[in-house]
Amino acid sequence: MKDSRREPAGDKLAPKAVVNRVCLYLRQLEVFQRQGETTVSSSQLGAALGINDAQVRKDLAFFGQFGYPGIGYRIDGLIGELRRVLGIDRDWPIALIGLGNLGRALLKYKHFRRRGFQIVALFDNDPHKVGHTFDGLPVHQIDKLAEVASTRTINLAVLSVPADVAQIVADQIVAAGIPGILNFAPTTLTVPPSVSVVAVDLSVQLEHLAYKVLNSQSGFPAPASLFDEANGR
Amino acid sequence: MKDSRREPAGDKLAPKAVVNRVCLYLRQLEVFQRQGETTVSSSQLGAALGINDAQVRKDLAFFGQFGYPGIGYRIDGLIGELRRVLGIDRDWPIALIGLGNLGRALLKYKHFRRRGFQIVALFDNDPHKVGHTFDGLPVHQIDKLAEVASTRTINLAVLSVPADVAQIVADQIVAAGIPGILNFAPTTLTVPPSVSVVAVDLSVQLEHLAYKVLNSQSGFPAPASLFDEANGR
DNA sequence: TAGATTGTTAATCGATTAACAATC
DNA sequence: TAGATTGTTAATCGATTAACAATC
Repeated sequence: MKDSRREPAGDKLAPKAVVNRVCLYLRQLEVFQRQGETTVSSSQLGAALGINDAQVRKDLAFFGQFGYPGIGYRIDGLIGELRRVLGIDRDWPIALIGLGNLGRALLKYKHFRRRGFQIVALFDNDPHKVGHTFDGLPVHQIDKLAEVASTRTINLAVLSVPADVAQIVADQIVAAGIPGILNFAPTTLTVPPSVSVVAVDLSVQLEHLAYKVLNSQSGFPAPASLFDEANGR
Repeated sequence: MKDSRREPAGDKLAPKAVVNRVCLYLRQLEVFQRQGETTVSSSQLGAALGINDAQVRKDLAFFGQFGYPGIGYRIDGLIGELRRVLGIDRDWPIALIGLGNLGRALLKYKHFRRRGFQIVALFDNDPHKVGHTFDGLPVHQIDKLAEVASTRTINLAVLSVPADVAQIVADQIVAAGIPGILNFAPTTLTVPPSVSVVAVDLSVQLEHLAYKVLNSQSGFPAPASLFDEANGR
């Protein structure tokens, strides 16, 4: 038996913001664990991430009673609980679709493997790539998705194809019965409600950063003329 | 003179969620533009992105009056306005720090260039890389950041180094006077308030996707035994 | 015990959606 | 004009923070 601490009554889906913060808590808890700590308080955990302590407690309480009044949270135990609630206490076999520069970098990205995410099949439509192997894995034509997915379990698809074919490939992913897509293509995908999508648009992130830099109260650009010159003003 | 439409009175910083959606509006407007459309309504724009039409109007109204009652928004004009408010109506010279698999993929990522983001200097501490060139750019030792940044304008840093050195390198970025960091290292950076940071943790995105798949109402996993077997239950 | 810290309620704050007069 | 659509106000909804009794 695991633990006598109570689980939450309802099974309501956690808000997006809560899930994202819980992923950060897990990341930070593993840092504390490596440092040899055994317990941590909500205020310590929050301070390391720039998050209010009440927010930390509320986020964690969404998934269960993991803390001990007067003591805090036992790090080993909390890591196990968060892995479980996030669903990364198991292996996630992944299809990587699109072996351009970004796709090949994701194939070698070590942090995925450490989290239980394992790329087990590669797909691309470039005839120079189909049939070859990357990191020991053969590259299949994308229209073989359903076929390959029927011979072995594939739970997630990482999509790093050009934007103009992303929807077509997404349709093939859906047809292959894969229930989750991590979309790096800079386009909005239309999928049935049974399929989950998380979108990562790297240009949007950089645009957001540019906005923040330009509108920070620090008065950027420092020499106000720098940008104006570039625009011929 | 640009346009007679009014600008907003206050200069309050737009909320994070608004900026992210505005980046998506811009992306979608460019799709409509390529399709030869000249005007678009808030409901058309929202429908393409899965966003409520009132939300679209409110987001855009945050930055000014760009629409025409009864007509909608003129696509060319709105694209220009949004580029201006986001600050991507100019060039953003970027330093790329960390030339591992992800860094090299980002160097070749074409969407950055199309948005005015231009990688102009490379940094890495691997002695096998320093002095060599990638895409025609020489690789500098990271401690040369301030020196290089003093010889040419660098407004943003893309940080793709291992997590255990990310804070040290961030300190060097700050010391070099670069006011914005796009952080791909899976760690929280501590920087002065004058420096803006946008964090992209690819593992967190995959974790979020796993959570959504596991908790979608569609009753995943389809054969409930698949994951249980893997856990020996 | 006294001090620390949780889980949770109440208060605050902010974001989303609905509704509609103004306007093309 | 009649129909369409904006910008904006008011209403709703949700998320964050403060406060504190319960508890170790």
